[in-house]
Amino acid sequence: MLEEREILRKYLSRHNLRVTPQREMILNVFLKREGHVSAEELYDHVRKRYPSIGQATVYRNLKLFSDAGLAREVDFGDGVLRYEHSYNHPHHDHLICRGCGKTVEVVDDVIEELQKRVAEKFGFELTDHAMYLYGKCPDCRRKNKN
Amino acid sequence: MLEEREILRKYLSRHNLRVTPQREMILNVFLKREGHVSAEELYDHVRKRYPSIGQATVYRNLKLFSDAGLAREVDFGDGVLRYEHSYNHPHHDHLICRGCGKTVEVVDDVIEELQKRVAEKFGFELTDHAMYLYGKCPDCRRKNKN
DNA sequence: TTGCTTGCAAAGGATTTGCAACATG
DNA sequence: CATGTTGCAAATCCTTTGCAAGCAA
Repeated sequence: MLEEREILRKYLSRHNLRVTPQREMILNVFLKREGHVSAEELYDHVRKRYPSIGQATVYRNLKLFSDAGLAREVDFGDGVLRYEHSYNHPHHDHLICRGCGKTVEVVDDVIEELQKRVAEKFGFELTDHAMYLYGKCPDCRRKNKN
Repeated sequence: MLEEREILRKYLSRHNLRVTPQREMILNVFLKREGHVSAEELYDHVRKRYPSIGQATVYRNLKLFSDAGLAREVDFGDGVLRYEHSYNHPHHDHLICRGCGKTVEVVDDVIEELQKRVAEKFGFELTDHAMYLYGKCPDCRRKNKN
């Protein structure tokens, strides 16, 4: 977390941007959360300790964190953009339960490689991808049987 | 197209829903379009031949077509939901150019199989997935070189 | 001081919904 | 003639933006 704060500071100074208490507060709260947070959720948490903050500031800074490589946008397709930690948290995809919404992070190197190949087959240079696997988690499968 | 209309009729009667001229008109226009159409785009086209139609009707019926298995929702992540033909148009994923937006439909059976495996590894029963590969198409790669 | 940031409220864009009139089965 | 459907406008939801005041460098 010290490290992340340092990364933010460097990113800011490199881009002629300013270090503000709001930015540092939002980053701290973001880093304490696990998993996937929406701007709205984060706003609620930040507000508890910093009631005067505006939600636009949270939206703006989450975008900034993404640019700085500290956060990554995640889109489960439900109309809300979420953010996950990106620093020290390498690329992965998501397995999402259609029943309860639980998510699991997954990686499969073979799939990654094949994706690159598929793109190349059409002359595309792959830059990134979105892969979301939807299904029923063990708990929800069990419940459905009764 | 005759077949699709038949499918719609059967779906409607099976669900105690009504056949209306709007529904048939929207379906016809949808089927004439290729690729991926947003509700808004389809609305514009339907309106040309049927000026009194409301856009809510187009939104509502595209959802209905999805339920009936005639359309499939496609989400390129740009905030607009698009629809593609689903009947006689088997599952595939998309390769999208970050430069010009061009899309290519792709399928890779090995990837499909591995996705199922990954899900099973976590006890999930895979129901469906979203996979979008983003990159630079041949044309855009060429342009960037100059 | 310069000009990036903030908070507020308003605007935005896509989609949904309430409702009264209407049309289908 | 009961109930699904439509068109309209308003409402919703999430996110972005304009702006004046505030603050970092």
